Parts: sequence; C-alpha cells; structure tokens
Amino acid sequence: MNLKHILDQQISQVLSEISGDPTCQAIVNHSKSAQFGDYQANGVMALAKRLRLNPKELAEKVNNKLELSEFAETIDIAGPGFINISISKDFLTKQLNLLDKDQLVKKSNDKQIVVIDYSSPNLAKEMHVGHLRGTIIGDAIARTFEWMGYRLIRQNHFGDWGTQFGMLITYMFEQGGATTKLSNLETFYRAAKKRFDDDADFAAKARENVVKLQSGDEQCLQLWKSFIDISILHCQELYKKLNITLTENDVVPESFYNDKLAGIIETLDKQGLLTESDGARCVFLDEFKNKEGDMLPTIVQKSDGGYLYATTDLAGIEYRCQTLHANRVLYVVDARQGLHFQQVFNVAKLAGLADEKCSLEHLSYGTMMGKDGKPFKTRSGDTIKLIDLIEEGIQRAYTLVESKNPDLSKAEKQRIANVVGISAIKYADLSKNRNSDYIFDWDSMLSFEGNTAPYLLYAFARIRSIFKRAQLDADAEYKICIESPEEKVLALKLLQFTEVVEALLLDCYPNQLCLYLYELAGNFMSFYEACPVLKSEGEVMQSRLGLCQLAALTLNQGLSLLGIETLDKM
RNA sequence: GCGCCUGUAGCUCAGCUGGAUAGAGUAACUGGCUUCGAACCAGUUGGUCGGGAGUUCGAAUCUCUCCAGGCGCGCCA
Repeated sequence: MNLKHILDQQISQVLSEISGDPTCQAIVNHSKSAQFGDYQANGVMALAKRLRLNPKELAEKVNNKLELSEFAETIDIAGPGFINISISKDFLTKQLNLLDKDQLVKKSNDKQIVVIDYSSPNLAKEMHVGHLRGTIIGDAIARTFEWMGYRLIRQNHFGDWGTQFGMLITYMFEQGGATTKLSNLETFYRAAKKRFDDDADFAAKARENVVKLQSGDEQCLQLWKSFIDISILHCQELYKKLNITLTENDVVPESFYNDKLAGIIETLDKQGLLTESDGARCVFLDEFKNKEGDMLPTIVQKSDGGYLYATTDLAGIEYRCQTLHANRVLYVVDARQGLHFQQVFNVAKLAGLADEKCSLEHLSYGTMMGKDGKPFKTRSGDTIKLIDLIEEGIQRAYTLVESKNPDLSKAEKQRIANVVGISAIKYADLSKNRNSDYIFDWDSMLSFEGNTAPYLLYAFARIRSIFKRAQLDADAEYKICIESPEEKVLALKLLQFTEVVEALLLDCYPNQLCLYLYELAGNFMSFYEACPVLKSEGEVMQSRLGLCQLAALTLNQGLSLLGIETLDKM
C-alpha cells in the first residue's frame, strides 16, 4: 500500500468538501523531524489563504472531519496550520503482518508498453567511464519497470554507422584483413585515425569506402560486420561484469534504420514540413525561434543527400511508436543532447510519427568532470577505460576483504570482492541526482564506507548472519508486533518501499531509491544496536525476526532494482 | 550573440508539486567490541544555501538582475 498516497487522497477530499473546490491539494509529505510526527499535510495554509480564513481554525475544522483512526495514533495541528500525523503501532503491526512477502509492492495492472533506450556504445571503440552513467541508470530504470509489471522493451541504440567506418575498413584492408588485430579495438581505432589524419591518399580511399559501404559493397559489408560482432562481444562482456541486463537481442543499431530514412523524408515532405536551406533539407519550428526571429533548423538531410542523426532518431521514434506500440519512450542520454531531443520529439509529434498520447522523455544525465571541475580528461587526453575502473574496484575490494576476513577461502574472497567492487561503482553513480554534472574521482567512486553500496550489503549480511547463527528459517512466518521506538521507525520505513518504487516510475530518479535504501539500512542498524534479536524471547523475538526478515527482503529487492547483488557473508 | 544546466559545511552530495530549527557521507574530535559481524553505532564541531532585489503568512526552491563554471546552437553522432 502507498500510505502517503492514501493520506493525501483522504485529506485532499476533506479540503475539497470544505471548500467546494474539487482540486484541493493536501500536499502530504514525510515529516521533516520526529517531533512533527510521521507525515505532515501542508495544503491547509494555502487553502486558508484562498478562502480568507484563519489557517489554524481551518486545520481544526479539517481535523474534525478527518477519519484517520485506522492509521493514526495522533493528529496534531501545529505551527501556522500544519497537520501532523503520527502513524500508530497497531496499524504498522497489522500492515506488516499482511504484507505479501513474494511481492512487497503491489504490481501495476495497466499493461503499458515502455521502451527504454540506454547505453548506446559505439562500434570499434572501447567503452569508457563516460558510458557508465547512462548504462547503469538506464538499467536500474528498466529493471524497475519490468518488476512492476510493465511490458518493457530495451533498445541498445548501437552506433554502428557513420563516415568513420570507411577509415576503419580501409585500415583493415591495409592490414590484410586480420581480424585478430581487432582484439584491441582502441589501438586499432587510433592507428586507423592516425593513418587517416597523416595520409591524404588513405583519407581519400576511406571516403570511397564509405560510399561503397553505403551502396552495399559485399567486401566492405563483410568487414563492417566483423567489426560489429567484435564490438558487441566486447560490450556484452562488460555488461556481464557489471550485471547489466542488456543482451545481444536488445541491440537495435543505427544501421537498422538505414532503409527507413528515405521514407521519413518523404513523410515530412508530404506534410509540407521541409524547407530547403543552403542545399540541406530542414524542418523549422516556431518554438525554436529566438527573439530576433532567427529560426533554428532541424536538419534531416545534408546537401549531398546523406542523412543525419536527427533522421535516424525520427525513424527510431516511428519504429518505437508504430511497430513496438510504445506508450512511453525513455531516452537515457547525456544532457548535452537536450536540444537535439527537444527538436526531434517536436518534429516527430508534428509529423505524426509519434501519436499524441505517446510520451517521449529525455532522461538526461550530467557531464563527467575532472577533479578540477572542468570536463574530464586524463593527462594524455584519453578517457579512463571502463574495464580498468572495474578491475581497480574489484582489486581494492579484494584487499579490504582480505584485511577484514582473512580466513575465507581465496575463491570466496574473490566472489565477495567482485560484488563489493562492482556495487560500489554502480551505487556511487546511482546515488547522485542524474541531472547534475558529476566529478570523476577514483576514491569517491571506489569508497566502501558511509553511504555506499557496501554499507547496504553489510546491513543485509548482518541480518542473514542472525538467521544463520541461530539456525532459523529465513523464509518462515514470523508474527510482527511493534513495540519500541526503533522498531516503529524501521517498520514505517519498510512500509514506505511502495511509495519510493512508484515515484521512481514517474520521474525516473534512481537516487531516490538509493536514499531510501540507505535510510532503511540505517534504521536497521539503529534497531540492531537497540533491540537484541537472539537474546530476546518469545513473541518479542518472533517479532524482531519478522522485522529482520522484511528488512532483508526489502534491501535485497531494492538493491536488485539497482542492479546490485547481495551477499550472505562479506 | 542566443539558449539550456549548475553554484548548498573543508571535500562529495541530498533537499520531492514553496513549508516549521537547511540534512547525509567524508574529514577532525569524543565515547562504545569477553554482549546477534566495529565495512558498525552514539555524539561534538562545521553553512551569509554564489551576490543583490522582488513575489508571500512562509523562499535553497518561484521571478528579475549581476557574478562564476559547464554545455549546446546548419549539413558529426
């Protein structure tokens, strides 16, 4: 159940009854501090002002009409007109005992189709830390929609088409077509780029090969395909290491849209949206006009007839809306492409490529910065390879496991180090608001203390350890009965999992889920210190075991939505 | 030039449709392991929310302006 939502509805309704205006908002939120109860309604003051009433008197009036005895222990009117609600232990006890442990959150029964576009690596380039964010954030969002019962379709918009592939193909010819040289993609790419920059003949040949490739030359196509196979293999390896759910089947590359691009231009043309400007074909939209009246074009076809990024994305929208029948299309892409997506979305709607009801959303994320606050680059001008970050993370975790738990077997330490290292990297990214730029720093990304994934994993491992030590069944039925303050705080937090997951589906900010899990783990730690489980007896012990069980289930599920595995021992 | 984003504690960041005394982690300091795992817990110190003006019962949040940084703006993706 979504307690916040229920309280909001009930209080909003009372406000509406009193005012006669059905749109009244109770604005229920979690209370900021324990002295203000568990939930607070802030909407009374705004309404009082509109009705020119004394807010405190209105709050009293609302309170008299409210029927919240099922939920509330106390309802207080405080300050200028806040309604503070303290949830009763009886209610928490009842709800937690009723909770479906297999579900935890009631699944959505609207069968919306959600398409999510994320990761989007490039052909013949190794993935670097810049790819990390979109991949991790997109995966968390995808997992959440899927778990909540939506029909979710992943699209890995693989960058496999463009002029730079003529360069690679030409270099491949020079090297005698030895595919083994591709094993190090980055080196190969750089070598090809160097030849392209240094040698005019090479560059000319490269341009020729682009044309050949585009006109379907067999030999070029074959070489190109070998690049794709190797690149995808490389990405899948990383996905596996990072526990990312994308598979080969989710790859729908740019080239997939090649034969649809002419049709897109035709559609735009038929609707009279195209304007020729300096030989290029553009769509000019009023909403992208500046104060001086200058029009910002969305270029869809170059003067040489070639198509562009925008054209491919329009084809992508058409495919996702018309063929996949998406209700929502989510693009997890760097914030720098904000304008591009705004343009493409508007053109698509106007041209009817996407129907009115389909929601096109750019879930943008910030740019990676260096420690100096400037855009990130290493001294050599390269980016840090993703694989190096991962290996460093695992290595550091291994060292830590060895110092904490030297008696474990080597294989066990390695397994733990893998989970701890990877989870620390993912959580460091997921726990920040995706919108803001972020600073790349080895130490903060690979930290294992404080608000990090290992903290959550540690809380989980402690719980498992209780059951193991006492040889109790972690899946048995335990009857919960809330008594102490620490139990109540934990109980309420457990009940709020629904609120967080449902909010995630609306705005797609995984850092909200991270925050929730961190607080849940913290509430558990406080409970653990204050309320001994195995030294208690009878019903109290049963109840505390029940709380431990639910805390473990919720932590495990929440982390799983973030793409983070848990450990029984660490 | 136009537009978008960012500016919160020494550092890294939260802060939800405007709400009460702006919160965490980290660093520094204090206390807690013969007691369910100290990768932990309890506590102390630390902030003119970039500056200024405005809107209002109330502003980190909305508006304007200035400053600083980042990004994007016709044939790359």
